Amino acid sequence: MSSQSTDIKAHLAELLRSALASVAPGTDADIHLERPRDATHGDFASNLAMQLARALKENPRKIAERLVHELPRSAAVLKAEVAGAGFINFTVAAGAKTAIVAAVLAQGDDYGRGERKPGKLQVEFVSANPTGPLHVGHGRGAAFGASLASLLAFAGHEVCREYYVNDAGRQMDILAVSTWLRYLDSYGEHIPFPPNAYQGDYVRDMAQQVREAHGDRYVHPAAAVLACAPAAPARPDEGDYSKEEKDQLEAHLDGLIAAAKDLLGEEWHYIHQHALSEQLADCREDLEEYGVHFDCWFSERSLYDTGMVAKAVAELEKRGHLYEQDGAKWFRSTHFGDEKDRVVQRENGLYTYFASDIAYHWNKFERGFTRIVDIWGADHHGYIPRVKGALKALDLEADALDVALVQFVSLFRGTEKVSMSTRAGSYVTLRELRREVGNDACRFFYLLRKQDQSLDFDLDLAKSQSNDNPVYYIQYAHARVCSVLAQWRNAGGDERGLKDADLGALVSEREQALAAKLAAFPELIESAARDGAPHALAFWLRDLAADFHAWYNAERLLVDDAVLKQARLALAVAVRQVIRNGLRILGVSAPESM
RNA sequence: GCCCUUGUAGCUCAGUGGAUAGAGCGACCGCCUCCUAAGCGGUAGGUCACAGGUUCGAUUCCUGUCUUGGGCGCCA
Repeated sequence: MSSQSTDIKAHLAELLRSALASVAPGTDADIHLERPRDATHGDFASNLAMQLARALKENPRKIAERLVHELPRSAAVLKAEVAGAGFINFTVAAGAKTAIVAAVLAQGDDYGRGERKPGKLQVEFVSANPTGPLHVGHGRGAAFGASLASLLAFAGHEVCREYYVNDAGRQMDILAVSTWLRYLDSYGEHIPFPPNAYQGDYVRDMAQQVREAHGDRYVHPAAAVLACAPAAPARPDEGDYSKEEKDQLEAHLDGLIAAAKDLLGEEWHYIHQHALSEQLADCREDLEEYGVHFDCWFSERSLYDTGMVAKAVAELEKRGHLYEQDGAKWFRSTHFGDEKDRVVQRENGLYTYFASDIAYHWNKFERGFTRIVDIWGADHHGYIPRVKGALKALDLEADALDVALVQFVSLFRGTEKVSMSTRAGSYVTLRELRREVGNDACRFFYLLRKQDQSLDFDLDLAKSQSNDNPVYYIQYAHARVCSVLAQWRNAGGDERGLKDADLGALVSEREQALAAKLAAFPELIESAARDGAPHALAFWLRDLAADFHAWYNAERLLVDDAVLKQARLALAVAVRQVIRNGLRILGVSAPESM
């Protein structure tokens, strides 16, 4: 295909550049061409004359007229006229517009794919603590992250999808001790279950598994366990605790963990590991079912095991960015724009989560990633300056790190807000949600809201209106094309012949508009990838489906006129292809029938 | 208090330094003897929170006020 016939936009820019050289030699300007919303403004519009008005000290309309006068002739341009305050509106020849259909058919699954871009990019997302089932908040991060990664890959980047497994911290200890307490309870060694331990039934399931596999091997008397831990507050289960009581609860839980480690010795690791691998496996299976795949599951613990955390702290110290106060080691992050300094090593000698995160990000650079996208919950936004600060302190390219914040999902059942607490186990899991509304509707629903805006997810609505979810509107367009093609094939039609269709037969306004829409797909991919905005693709696909449905209702595809039929089917197949390419990025299926 | 975020149609939300600001839902009126009506066409509905500023041009950028939500631990 000739680039002149399919890349109309670049062609027009060339024409304008040439005219500019005649009208104002030596003047430099960015040539912008946009697709006007209003069809009466032509197919493309340029504001070049307005941009030049200031430099040339002349009326924009006058400049526009001279530019139009100097435009080289082109078969692709039907009309170039001055409008409004000084726009130059181009109307493109029909043939130049519909040529895109052949290009779509030729490129198939690759239509819209961007040119290979240099560098290695990592997208890290979900990274939920493996302490229980994923919930609807994680579902949003997963839908956004997976779509963003696919979008970036389709736009031409080399992308690695990574899940950071927080297998080293206190939360994991709490999960392990929760499991152990349930296990002890099943042997009659009853210890009041702390309200700040993990409450979910899956903890009992794991306890049962341990029991089945190893019997009473890990049993210790309840009295011995409690003897090691500071007492819990007097009222174990009654609503709002005061600050002091909360502190008391945490101290009690830490005491139980210490007791477990002490009494179990090496066997503590078995409980810990069992809980970890169970939850991680569950999480992985959940995400795979959801269509969310990771290339790398990176262990936080490995950063400790390889000495990377100690090395990172030592390096910061060597560079003079640490100081000691109150027995702890502090990173002077205020030197790098943070609002206060941060502890990297506590008074008790343990590293903070921040310390391992510094090591983790250092490691990302060591692995050769030239751009790193972290997708975090919005509550971590205050965390960005300190991580970037640490990177700067280590002389790493802090600007190579982009953090995309995913805002909270508030769950509603009707007008009633569903309270969510991970530890209390009172939350709706991603699995339940997927089962209720389906994977496709679920993933698409999440993408209908920009990720940095909070989202109200009404379960009743999602369920009752699942058939009204816009995803079906798009899938329906796809299925409709498939259905027509099936009938045509039954009548002896052959899809392979469509690439030779005479596209000149596509003369109606709707057909021209559809072709123009298809031509804009690569630009949309490019801009959505640049902006990190998969939702833009979701909205665009809905628009494309709308254009298709309108056309489908206005014109019959399987007409008697063989030439026209071929051309229309070719256009329909091109639409189907673009819908397919778009939905694949969003992780949504493109069904042949509905 | 400081930092971030939000305000656009009755509701839920897109969008843009440019021309007459859009969609879905809801409301109302129409369209299947015809390729899938999970669809289409039409009507009604707006001071783009408010006030200044920058600009040829501001709903978009800047400042202030009001407003929505979040964050400010030797938690992770």
